Amino acid sequence: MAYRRTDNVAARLADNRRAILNAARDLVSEGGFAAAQMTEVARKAGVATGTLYRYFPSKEELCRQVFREVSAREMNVLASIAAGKASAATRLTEVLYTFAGRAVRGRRLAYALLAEPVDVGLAEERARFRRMHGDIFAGILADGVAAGEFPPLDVRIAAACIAGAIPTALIGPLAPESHELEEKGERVIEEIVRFCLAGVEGAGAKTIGDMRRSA
Amino acid sequence: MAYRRTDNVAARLADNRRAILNAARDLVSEGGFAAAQMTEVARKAGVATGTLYRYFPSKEELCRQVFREVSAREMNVLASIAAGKASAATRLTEVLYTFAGRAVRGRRLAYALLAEPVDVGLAEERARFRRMHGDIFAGILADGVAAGEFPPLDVRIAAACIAGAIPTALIGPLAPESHELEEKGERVIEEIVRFCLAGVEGAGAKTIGDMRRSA
DNA sequence: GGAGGTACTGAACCACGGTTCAGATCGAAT
DNA sequence: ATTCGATCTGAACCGTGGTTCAGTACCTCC
Repeated sequence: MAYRRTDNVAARLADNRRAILNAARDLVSEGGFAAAQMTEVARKAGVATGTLYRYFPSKEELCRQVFREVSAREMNVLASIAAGKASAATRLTEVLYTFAGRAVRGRRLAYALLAEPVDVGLAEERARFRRMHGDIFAGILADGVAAGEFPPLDVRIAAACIAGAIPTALIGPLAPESHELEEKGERVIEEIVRFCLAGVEGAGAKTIGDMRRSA
Repeated sequence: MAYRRTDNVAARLADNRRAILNAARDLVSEGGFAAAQMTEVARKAGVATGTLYRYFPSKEELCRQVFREVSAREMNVLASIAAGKASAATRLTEVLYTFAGRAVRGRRLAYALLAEPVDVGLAEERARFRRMHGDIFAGILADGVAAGEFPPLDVRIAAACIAGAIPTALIGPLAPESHELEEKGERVIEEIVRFCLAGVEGAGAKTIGDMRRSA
């Protein structure tokens, strides 16, 4: 009488779900989220349009899921560096190089995650992503301050500055068409990292506010 | 026989154009570009929907125009500081404080210009806006390097870092609902400026790339 | 004042792309 | 083999909001 969900079927369902997510992910990493239209995703996943809605309640939810999976991979890479036991300065340097380097090597995907115009739902997801970057940076900074490696500073704000500086400085070069980075990529990355490290380490002077107030 | 466009009429046309732009601008500074729907703009400007299309070929063009006008005002403020004859360090400090300060005081508008999710057309305009910021920062930095006030650095990249760090660090607080900044605004701004100045001034060490290569 | 052109109106139109759903298909249980 | 629910299909549907355009009012000039 009743109907039991066989392992076989369960597996096929899982496969479908994966196929859909993979199709969406592939489209995104080729043409950004703009290219992830439901019809296209379905075609590429080898299912009918309607089927998508048996696995995801809406396009927004599907895209969010893709965003989370892709960004989680990035975050894990950074998090494992951050969790290492090298000095804070070393870990920070490593994290910055890795962040920037991966963005450059995966231009298209990085553009989709960081800069492509997206609708509010994804913008929310992107904000979360940025916040996670901030958390990682802030963690390292806090270690460094505690260990006396860095001068005292507001780690949350400094972390946010870093999280903003890197993508923006890469964006021109990050744009989907630009091949600029293939040549001077390393050069650019080094300069960006340099700026961020200096921003952290040169926190000594309390003179700025004063300088200004007396201006 | 022929028809001549009287001064009277010309004035009325100009008035209409202004009324439309003003209506759009007001809507944007209240609810972001999302709130600038053609029907609303027309209503607020006191004209019919169709009339909008006698003055602007499309919504995109209208919005771009609004964006340009609003951002031009900001740019002028910064540009006039940058053109001053104080030391580069002073001018940079002034510009950063002004940029961040104005963003904080005009939260909603700043959000629309810098962070609100928008479609590709406006994103393009926003990129231009960022680039102009970069140009201003870069100009000051170049002066400073030439004068020996700052260590040698790639001014374009450093400028891009600054242009990215400020908005991102303000964004959480900049979000339309957040009132966080009303209290700690000054505090946050000082820390951001500090970070950027340090990033510029602490450019001495050529050690970073080396440190990494030997890691 | 009327001829000939310009400007304005706003309801109807339309494109786009996400979403639905009645019917076909498939798998499990008997 | 048959039943029955779960799953899949894809063409049709629909909401949104920008855009159009036939009709009207308005100017200018003679």
